[in-house]
Amino acid sequence: MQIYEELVARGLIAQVTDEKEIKELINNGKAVFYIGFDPTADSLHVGHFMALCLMKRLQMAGNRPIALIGGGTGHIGDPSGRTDMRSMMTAEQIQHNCDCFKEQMSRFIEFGEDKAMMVNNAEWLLNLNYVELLREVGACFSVNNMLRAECYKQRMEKGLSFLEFNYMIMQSYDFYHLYQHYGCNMQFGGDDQWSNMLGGTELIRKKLGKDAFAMTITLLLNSEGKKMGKTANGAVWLDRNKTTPYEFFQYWRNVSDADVIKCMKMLTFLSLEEIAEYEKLEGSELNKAKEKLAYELTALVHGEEDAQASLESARALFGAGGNMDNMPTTTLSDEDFIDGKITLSALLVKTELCPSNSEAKRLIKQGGVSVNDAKVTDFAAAYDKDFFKDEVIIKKGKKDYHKVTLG
RNA sequence: GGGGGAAUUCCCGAGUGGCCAAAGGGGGCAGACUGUAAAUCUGUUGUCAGUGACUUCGGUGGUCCGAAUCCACCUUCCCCCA
Repeated sequence: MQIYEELVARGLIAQVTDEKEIKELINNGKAVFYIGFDPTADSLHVGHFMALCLMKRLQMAGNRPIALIGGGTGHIGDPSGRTDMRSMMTAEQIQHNCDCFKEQMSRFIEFGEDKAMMVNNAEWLLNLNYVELLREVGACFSVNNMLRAECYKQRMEKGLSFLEFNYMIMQSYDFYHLYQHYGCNMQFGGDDQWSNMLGGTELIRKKLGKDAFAMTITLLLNSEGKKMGKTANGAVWLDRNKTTPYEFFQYWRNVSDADVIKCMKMLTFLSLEEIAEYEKLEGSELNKAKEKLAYELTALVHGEEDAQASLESARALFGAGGNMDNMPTTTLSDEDFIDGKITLSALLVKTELCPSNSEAKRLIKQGGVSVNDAKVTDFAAAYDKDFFKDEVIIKKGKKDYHKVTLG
């Protein structure tokens, strides 16, 4: 099976401009392709991860990837898939985020001579001259067409600033620039980028009379049609300081039945044959697939060691035996004790299991807290120092465990 | 530039002088059931020394015994006309 067929089988391809040409190019390792990453935060998330995996897959098939960091486009803000305007970032923020991206990416993709390239569109976008650009590029765009583009349509109701309206032009210019300077003949991106990407192929055709291609990656949606990689607290980050390896592992361990196989296909490097085996599982057996998925992804992002540790912690908490060392831990000091005691609600706040005393109280009343495996419903419960001589395990709900020790 | 409208708690959205910490929905959290899944049902969802007090309804000032609600100014956004 060749790379293009594999991508199709994994369900990664959403739309292509010219299937025959693209298949030909990437199956023969003749593509120089780019994927853009706008520095909207100081860490990459799961959506980026998918794109990075795709880069890697194509690189293994002999194609040359270019990772484009949007140091320039970040100044504008992509309106695609948004109903409101992005808040503007300062130049310092953008620079900081770019640096973070750069570091994270180099852990996944090998950059260097004859390998992958990394470029930043700030290099060419920030110094553009407005009037020159209008004459050179602006003339190639039809406002009528742009307004018909899906990414702007959604915004016609809520309002779209001229700044954001120009995003498509900037992204198109990127492609045009990369085509001329690096022979980049293909662009990949999330499916929400489709119209922006077409803008680029169109521009290249109009300015240079050449064909360039675009292909979008299926957005990773769960069975309810929502974007995956998001939690109530925000995105699932690749940065271990923002999402710990254990949390990362748990996110994937908890995907719903309907989504496991899809995630395996789209996100892991497990062979399709192996995945087919997991696909046969049913009912509670699917937990094996979930465990595998979580392990594989954690290993890819954080390394085998963290993956193993997360796996063991999970087994320790939810099953029997195993290793408890990886549990989040809080160490108490003398100040935490008032009159030699600490209340359970204070403890819950201290461990950050609850944001406030009130919430801690509610939680306790509702029977959501266990201390050393015994449910506690008295919110006035207090413990003295001796109690913590051995490690104390606090459990919030079904899945949140926290270890407390003395300093 | 002219005219009209809007800003409410995590989100949407009701509330137009006291009965408002503020309806309803979504989401979140917890309980039951389970397989660390989904669905379903129940409870809960501003803070705190908790039968009470305090802070909150875009911002600042004002009227009033009392303001999310009335007035003035400001900020932001939307719509119509140019």
